Amino acid sequence: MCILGQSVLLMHSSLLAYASRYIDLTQEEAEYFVSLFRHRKLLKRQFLLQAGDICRYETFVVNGCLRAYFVEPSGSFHIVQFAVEDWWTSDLNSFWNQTPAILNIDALEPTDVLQIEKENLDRLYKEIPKTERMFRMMLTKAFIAHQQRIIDNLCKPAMERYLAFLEKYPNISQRVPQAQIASYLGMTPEFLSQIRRNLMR
Amino acid sequence: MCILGQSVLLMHSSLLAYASRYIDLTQEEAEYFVSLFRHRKLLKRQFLLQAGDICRYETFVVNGCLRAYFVEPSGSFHIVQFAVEDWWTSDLNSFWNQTPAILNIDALEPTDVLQIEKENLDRLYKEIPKTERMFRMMLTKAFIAHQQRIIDNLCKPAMERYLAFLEKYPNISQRVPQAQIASYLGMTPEFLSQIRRNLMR
DNA sequence: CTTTTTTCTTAAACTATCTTAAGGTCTTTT
DNA sequence: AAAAGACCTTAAGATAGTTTAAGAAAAAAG
Repeated sequence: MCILGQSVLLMHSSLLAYASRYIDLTQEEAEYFVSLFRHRKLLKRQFLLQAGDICRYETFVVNGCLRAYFVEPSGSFHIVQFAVEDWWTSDLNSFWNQTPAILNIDALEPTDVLQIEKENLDRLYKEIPKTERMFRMMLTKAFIAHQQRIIDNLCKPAMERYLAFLEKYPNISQRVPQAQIASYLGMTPEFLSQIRRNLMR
Repeated sequence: MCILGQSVLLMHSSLLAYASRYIDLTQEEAEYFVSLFRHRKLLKRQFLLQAGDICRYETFVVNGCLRAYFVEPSGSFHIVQFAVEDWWTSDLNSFWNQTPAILNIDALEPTDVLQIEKENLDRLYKEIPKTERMFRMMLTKAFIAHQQRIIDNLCKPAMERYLAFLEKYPNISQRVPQAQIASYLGMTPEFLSQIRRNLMR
């Protein structure tokens, strides 16, 4: 039925497996839930969102790896988030207010995602109120993680931030080039390289 | 009826005014809503939460000013959030999982707050589902603000972070000692002082 | 298998920020 | 009014992190 990559059915089941961590859905609810998402396949380096555009979707990553990053006027850029399997990503501000995005999101690997539009998300909240609970819970977790990151950036020196990253995202640190990790951690790739050398002794 | 400070009735009305930005409540719902909160008065320097304790409440600030901060083993500390009128604060991770808090929260000025326990908040979501929408929206906004702060910390030098802070929180910057602001911005008070001198020219 | 491109490392000079230590101002307490 | 405590400023020396530039290694493309 489907030779290259996963079938859409399999994608839906990973989204439902994810949802089941937070809420219980009946067969019927589950079908409605996934029906509101559309599947999209991204090649390496393909954009999911470009700064200036309006972010129309909340995106669930089925497999692969995305990065969300911010480009400064000077041209230098900073990675705000990596998103691998079972993560959500978007420019939440842009999605929420339907205003131009400040983040770019593109694929570091070939990636499958499921996307839901704002109108459909609002519809979903209305039809199946407990889904709103799920999103509130997800957001709570994301908020806590962001807060921890702020604390780490404030008080940990570069080496400790790197070690914390390795521990927290072992899955990501092996798939993503070091320069990207350096950008996420707020340091230059050269300095990260030095840190790694020092760690080897 | 109440000579010193505001009456509890007035406090409730500022909470309801806040809620009305997000959702419409009937008279009856509004009464139930505020009935789940308890009022608390804090003296300057009094603790609302100490690291190690479990954060039992989500806290709404009616007036005054709180700070949430993280203390490192070395003894140095970092301010994670200021909370003035109409802000919410807590150690969300501790509140959510009912695990020991890592944040301290205390008052920089005499402060009035309204607090809701986790069980009551869950009850509230159940009784008046649209309140869950309100908290989801609040959380979304807070998440966006945190993300912006991460971006700023990653890419802006100290002076620009200070200027951005002044612009974003004019209300806070005039009430709070500079050393506290320096801590929030992730720099030493001495360095902030230098920045301010340079700005005067 | 060779070439090209991307990624990683090294090192020296440079810059932003921190540390320490001292003195000054303002506010609160006695 | 004097003393004490909190807060702010200044400046010199120390450190963490950046910049630049070059070469090595690895991965992708032909």
